[in-house]
Amino acid sequence: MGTPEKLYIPLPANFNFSECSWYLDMGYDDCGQQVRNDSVLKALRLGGKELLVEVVEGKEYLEVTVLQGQKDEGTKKLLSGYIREWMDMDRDLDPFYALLRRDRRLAYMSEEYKGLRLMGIVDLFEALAWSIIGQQINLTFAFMLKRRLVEKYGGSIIHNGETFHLFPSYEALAAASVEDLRLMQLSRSKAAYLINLADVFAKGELSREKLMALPDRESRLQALMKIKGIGVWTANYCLMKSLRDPSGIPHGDTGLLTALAKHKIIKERKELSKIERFFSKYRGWESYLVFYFWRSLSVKPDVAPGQSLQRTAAVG
DNA sequence: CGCCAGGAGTGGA
DNA sequence: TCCACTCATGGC
Repeated sequence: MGTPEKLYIPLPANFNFSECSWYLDMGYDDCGQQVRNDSVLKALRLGGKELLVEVVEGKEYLEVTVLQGQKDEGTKKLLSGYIREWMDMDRDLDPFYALLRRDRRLAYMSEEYKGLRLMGIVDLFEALAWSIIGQQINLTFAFMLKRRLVEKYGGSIIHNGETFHLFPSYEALAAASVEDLRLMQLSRSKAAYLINLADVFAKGELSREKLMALPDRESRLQALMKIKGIGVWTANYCLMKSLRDPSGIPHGDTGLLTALAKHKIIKERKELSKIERFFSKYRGWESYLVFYFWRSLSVKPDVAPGQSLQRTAAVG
């Protein structure tokens, strides 16, 4: 009926919505959210209820509109928390930028990527499942696999004739068989990893709360790596993206290694001690630095008036 | 055709 | 502890 009520989240210093949107739409076919010119649409699950929200950048606030789903005060409060966590809005980036400026090779990042926040994956099961899907394959293929999985096992919300998907619940995936997932071109081992992971969640053996209750990062990593299919890379990736451990480094990440080489921090991809020494200068900001390194690998199309459009990959 | 992608498990030395 | 091998398939 009337105009939908909005939720207003104050913009912190060093928050750049279009930089953040870069990560949400890197040019791949990501069914996790829909990025438009000035807004991002996402279907999500909050306290067991499904919502479709639209996020727009205002002058002083991030404006969040519930397009579908409950709009009561309780939901809105949860939603505000969700958005702030998703976009990491409660962090002061000044100390990070001060560290970046100390290194001639990285100082440019504090200007060029100013306001870029570490876009997270709020749901731990989704973060783990997605990172298993993405192991050792190119992102185009990874997003395609995710879409197939989401379209078959995930929920969906239809709005104005468009379908918005939700990542499958662990209950739904726990009920799948390896053969089912093989049909989607997941490898046999990944299919088994995913189903087992879903089962572990369904049995209540693993949850965000249980992990956070552990005393430190090392014990959380060990708990994650006991699960088949979760190695050093995946465990740290999820610490970084879902648990928001500021020191999670997805060791072995091919993009990270490429970026380290490009910035002449390493010459070869296996100089582990050199990498360790380098990151030791960024205690407490390791995961942000990784994220900014990933950012450095893609050249965002420059839409400034009068300038030609540049894309990351050559076309044709 | 060969090599690399946001790796991880397994088995042998 | 440290390789070499295997898995899946798209992109280049």
